Amino acid sequence: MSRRSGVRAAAPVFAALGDETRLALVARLSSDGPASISRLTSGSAVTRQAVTKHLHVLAGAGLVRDVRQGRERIWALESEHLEDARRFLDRVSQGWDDALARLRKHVEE
Amino acid sequence: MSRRSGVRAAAPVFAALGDETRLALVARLSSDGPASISRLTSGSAVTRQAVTKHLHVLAGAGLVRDVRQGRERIWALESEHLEDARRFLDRVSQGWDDALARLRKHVEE
DNA sequence: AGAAAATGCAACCAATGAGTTGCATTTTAG
DNA sequence: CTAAAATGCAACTCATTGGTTGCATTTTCT
Repeated sequence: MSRRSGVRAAAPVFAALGDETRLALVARLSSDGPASISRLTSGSAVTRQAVTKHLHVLAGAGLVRDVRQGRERIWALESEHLEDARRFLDRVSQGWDDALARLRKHVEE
Repeated sequence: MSRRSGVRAAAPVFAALGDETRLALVARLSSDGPASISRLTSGSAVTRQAVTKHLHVLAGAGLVRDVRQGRERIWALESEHLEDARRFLDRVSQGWDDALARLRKHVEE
């Protein structure tokens, strides 16, 4: 397994987070906890259907989960894949620091 | 300033990272250090022009920087905005943990 | 000077994405 | 039972995006 493993896997997660509306939904779910579609729609600038679509995109990336509850559907954050994204960013930051260190050492010689 | 500040700002960064090709470019720049366009193209499945476009997208999100050097243009990672993304993920993870704790406490009562 | 290397610029294309509106279906509250 | 609430489904529009090809420009090397 190459050191670049996981790069491909992280892309969909970032793509899902790369939209203001979705990012706002994630932020809201994380701070306020699970909520229904209509609840999430009130407070979002867009339509209920737009919110629904965004939630499905987030679900596709494994970032949220939904449970049917009576006539409403409750959506909640799923933190697993968020960790994947964090790990990627950590690796990149670390790799970059190392690269700078190598560069510095190379210049000093 | 609201606790949700920065949400809007982080979206473009995530969007820039939300593509396999770009993610691979970022990973490569972080592990191997600065490189020219043609160097980055060799190893990427796509065309030089595609790579160029992706680099400009990354630059638009403040993730890379470019310097002209003779007849080639050298691209390098810019770590500042990566930190913004990390902070967002940290905040969301933390918020979610808190939400779960509140939920647990609420159930126990 | 002249060829090869590394980029830049522009037009074009197919696919995807974000958002909407309209109508049907399922639950719940009186 | 019936109206209102919450959601599901589908079609449609418009803009963006990832990618390509073709040709012009700038630098380097011999």
